[in-house]
Amino acid sequence: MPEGPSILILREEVERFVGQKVQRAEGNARIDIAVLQGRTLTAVRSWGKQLLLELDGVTVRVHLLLFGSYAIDTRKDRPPRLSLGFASGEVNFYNCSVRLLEAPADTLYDWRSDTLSDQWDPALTLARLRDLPDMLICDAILDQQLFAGAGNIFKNEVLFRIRVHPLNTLGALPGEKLEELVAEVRQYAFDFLAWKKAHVLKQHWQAHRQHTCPRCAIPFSKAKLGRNQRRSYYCEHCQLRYG
DNA sequence: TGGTTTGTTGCAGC
DNA sequence: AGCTGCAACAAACC
Repeated sequence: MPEGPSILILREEVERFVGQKVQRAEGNARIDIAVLQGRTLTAVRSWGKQLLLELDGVTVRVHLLLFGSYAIDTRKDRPPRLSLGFASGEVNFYNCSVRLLEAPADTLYDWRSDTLSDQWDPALTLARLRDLPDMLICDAILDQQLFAGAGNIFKNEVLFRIRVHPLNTLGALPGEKLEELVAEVRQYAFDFLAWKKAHVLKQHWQAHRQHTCPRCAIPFSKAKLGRNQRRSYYCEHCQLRYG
């Protein structure tokens, strides 16, 4: 499920419960779930891959990680991590990380680095990238402090779009390539969102999980690269190395 | 069929 | 003390 645009879709679906009271709260999350009972859902926000449910001053953070899922007005055949029942329906979360924020969300999250936020700040992101010359570009795209909401699909698709090899360091890239990177992550976030809503995301993958380069038709390279050894799909011919 | 994976945390070991 | 690397989580998909 869980790159940023998928979480934005989830947020839009849960927003229909805003203004309603939690009539029933249960689940196996390791938080004090009883605290949520009777509170009104005042806002649903998101930062990157995190969903934030604001309930009368208490904020629940839901992160679907790699395997998490949810169901609205239906249930899955397993116990929910968190289930919230409202007058008009219910939302159920499974196999996810659930925590209560220790401080107001505005003090914990920098909305300027959320790739889907109205407050997205490309100039700030560019400045941050310039301060990290030794970081691999394949790691930079996955870094949530830089590009909140970007994930492995973003990484593969954006690097293919801007024709940059994943093993370049940020410092090796020409200035205009860094600018292109920032612009294309933002652009792909909205492409992803639109395609996901239309249920056509996968058919638009040009690199991720692909076997052949659509530009030059040679086989893609497939390797686990970078700090987290995440899978990369890339074209050794079309995606350039600098420096 | 079974290996892989849209991700992150926490902790052991150094 | 601060780092690194790996287990854990746990299920749909190809």
